[in-house]
Amino acid sequence: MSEILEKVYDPGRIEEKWYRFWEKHGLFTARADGSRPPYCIVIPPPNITGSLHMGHALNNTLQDILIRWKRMQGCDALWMPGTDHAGIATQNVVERMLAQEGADRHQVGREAFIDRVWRWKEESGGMIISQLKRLGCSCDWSRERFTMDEGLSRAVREVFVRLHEEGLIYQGDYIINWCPRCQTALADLEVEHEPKDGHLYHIKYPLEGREGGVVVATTRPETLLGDTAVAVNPDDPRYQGLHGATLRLPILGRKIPLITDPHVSLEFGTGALKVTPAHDFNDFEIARRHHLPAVQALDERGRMTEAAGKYEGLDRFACREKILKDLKSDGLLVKVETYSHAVGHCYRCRTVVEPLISKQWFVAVKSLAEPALDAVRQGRIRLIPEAWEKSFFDWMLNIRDWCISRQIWWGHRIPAWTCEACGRVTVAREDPAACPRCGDRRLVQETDVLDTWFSSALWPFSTLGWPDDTPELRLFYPTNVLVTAFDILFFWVARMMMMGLHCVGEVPFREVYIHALVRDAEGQKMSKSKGNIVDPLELMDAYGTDAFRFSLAAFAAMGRDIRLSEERVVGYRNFVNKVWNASRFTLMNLADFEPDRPDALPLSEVERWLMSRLQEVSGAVGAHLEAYQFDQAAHVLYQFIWHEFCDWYLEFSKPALAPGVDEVRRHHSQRVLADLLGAILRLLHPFMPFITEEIWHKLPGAAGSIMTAPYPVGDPALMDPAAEAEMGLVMEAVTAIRNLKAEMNVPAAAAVEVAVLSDSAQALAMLERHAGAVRLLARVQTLSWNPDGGPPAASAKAVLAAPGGGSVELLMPLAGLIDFREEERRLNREMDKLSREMAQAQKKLANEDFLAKAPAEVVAREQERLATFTEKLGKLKQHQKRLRALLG
RNA sequence: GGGCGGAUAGCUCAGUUGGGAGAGCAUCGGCCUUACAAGCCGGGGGUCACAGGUUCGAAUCCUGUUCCGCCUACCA
Repeated sequence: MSEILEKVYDPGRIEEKWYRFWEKHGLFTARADGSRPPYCIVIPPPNITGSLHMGHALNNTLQDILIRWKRMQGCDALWMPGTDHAGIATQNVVERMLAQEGADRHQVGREAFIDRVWRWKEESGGMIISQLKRLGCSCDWSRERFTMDEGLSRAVREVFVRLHEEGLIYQGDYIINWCPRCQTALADLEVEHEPKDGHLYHIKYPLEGREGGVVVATTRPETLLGDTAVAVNPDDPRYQGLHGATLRLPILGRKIPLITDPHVSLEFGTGALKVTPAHDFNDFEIARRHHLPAVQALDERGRMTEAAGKYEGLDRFACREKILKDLKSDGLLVKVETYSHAVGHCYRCRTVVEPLISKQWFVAVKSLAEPALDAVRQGRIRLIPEAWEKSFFDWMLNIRDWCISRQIWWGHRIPAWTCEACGRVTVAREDPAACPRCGDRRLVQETDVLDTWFSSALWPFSTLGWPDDTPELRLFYPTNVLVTAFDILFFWVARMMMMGLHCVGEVPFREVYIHALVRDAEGQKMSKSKGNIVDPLELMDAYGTDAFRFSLAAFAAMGRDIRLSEERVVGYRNFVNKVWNASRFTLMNLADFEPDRPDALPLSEVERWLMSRLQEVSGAVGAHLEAYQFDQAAHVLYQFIWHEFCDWYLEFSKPALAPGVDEVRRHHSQRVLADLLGAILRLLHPFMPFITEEIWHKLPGAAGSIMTAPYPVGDPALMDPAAEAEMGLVMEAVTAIRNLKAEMNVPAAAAVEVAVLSDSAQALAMLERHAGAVRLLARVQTLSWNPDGGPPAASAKAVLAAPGGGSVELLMPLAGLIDFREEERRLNREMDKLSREMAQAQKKLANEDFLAKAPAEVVAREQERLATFTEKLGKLKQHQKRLRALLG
């Protein structure tokens, strides 16, 4: 026998070959000519600093499944790829490189630094792209974009200027989150709050001109150096006589007022709140209400300023210790409690962020949020699963202005120029040569750059060519679906909605499929610091990309975290190997197949059964993909291919495929087998692109790439309930006989006789038609049909329900094979089980309310069940009686 | 503080309108049956977290409790 395929599938060789083939033949490239229905997904652009992690692998596998599926359905499928310049993260990477050389960016200078970043990007920034290719992603690389490339930068500038003209972008001094390490402002979202065990310090502020004082409670004693008031609730009885009093700030002795503000809680701490407008968000608001001055006690590096007096130059945490010591010696530290509270950290570098007052650029998002809210409310954008809508609404309704300026160099520089002569700020699409107000040519451009998410927010239309009116934009916008994890729902998805609606006037995507987060096998979020990262590339190396992708799809149940278990990947690797071997079997049997030779035979019963199942499975896979139920789609395919096609169909087909017996029948079976395998490969292709392409090219009659072959859809005309019923009975009979043998400890290979008894002529006819298959698969030597005089009493018996009513009894004579007592024990077990189920059904049917109120079909089904149980049990009882008589 | 999600077989998890508890792995027993030992055949295993309620009927809907996870928030 000629070895067409290796015995075990070896993915390594094949994957690279086919990816090159696809790229070479331009199979990923969208036509964008309107000749086919468009289907478009924009990739969530990975950071250029990143390398492929599990989140990427899942996210992109799901997108590729959708894109390959739609492409096979005949759509002009565009998967728009690209990367994100990741301002802070990328700058950090290059700064670290400089630090190793003993330099910093200020020594190098802005221009040279940016050159350096570009150089780094060219050398190392493409890693994730090659990793996506390794994963099999069928992105249209001919259209790959980068947030800092020329076209996208133009889109960024256009949007900035437009929003500024509309008064939706403004500049001003406000309190913002500041990262003292990255040296830049952060948006609220970029601050991650972590619970931290700290202390609540009770500090006494002495009253000016009278005895006593007011005790405040704070977690950050060092900020008292910037206090400009103490506030109490106006209704707090403890402080009624003190409103308007003057207090002396500890250590510095500065005089500050005691004010009242309803914001202050009566319950918390002492009811007295120290007000530090320059270093606390609430205090900033209070100060605005009361026109209090702000004293900046901390600088941009987190060190104390000269306003801190003798503490000037100290680091904020060192200062805290020093101040506590000084307060103690002054007798002003009244009490220290342990206290757990949330502390904000920079999402890029984990440094504790510092609220600071600073001049920054902001987007007024309220008016942008409203249309996005409406789009979701009206269903023009659908969030899937829907449960996310609530979070989305909550966030959008409480949205605060978005701080978009960053004090870094790598990014889109804000297109604003200040005139050195008259101070006028000009915001323009083109770099201005002179001040439009006074004509002076001494213009200084804003040094800040924009938040990376500002350019990401434009991604669905900037990548399609906006602000130009391109064919791509016309054809593919709005895109069909955005596939993402929930952790960037606010960061990115919401902002794309706002920008898309505002700039293009239409939603950026019609659906948002929000998938789970990948965690490790213990359910922990993967992170470098925990050391629990599972590298997707290692899994691909070990088990093959197809197995890995199929695993991810199978894991992707909606609305739940995924725990990555390597054992399951092994399981799906085995499935891939099963597909390989079923193909190997098929191809071995097709070695002499002539695809063009006519085949006059109609489909056999077995073939009609599997064809029927194939239609149902095809329909189900399509419906599941349509609903983003990737796990269900994978599961349906797995069950069908392994447990119906391989376990049963291939076994059934063996006799007809035997060479030299009936060549006409053999040729017919070959043709059907080739068709079936072709359909299975096509169904699997979006999940397992590599192995399916490899086998497709060896399959007689298959032409071109499987990528362009039509995806099977269920054809109702090929559904065949009669064939399904018939084969159902046959398979049940085979299983029942195998079961009798196994339970009776009869060797599987033993030549046994089986007598079939039935009151159903139809059932008998069905089994007789497939007698050969039953004998082969159940390993029975002879079958007898309703034998005269009945079968011997000394038998093991199984009872099946016949499809049209009645029953089928299978009797296997035990004489000389086993101990009858074993059969008695087995019978008891079986009868116990049946009795339990029967009692359940009887109880239901005895309930008059059930008969009266349950739908007729439910009642009928229950009656049918009861009848079946009763019949089976009766037959088994009778058998038991005869057996007992025999045993004495 | 507010919100969301989860608790189903030893493990990891499905279970879409309420109507016969499932899969994979693990486990036990038997098989080199000429595609596959990464395999084949067969078996065992669950008070669906707990307590109430609605219903003829609840893993599924409602209320409450416990435990776990996440998001979000201006009580310092």
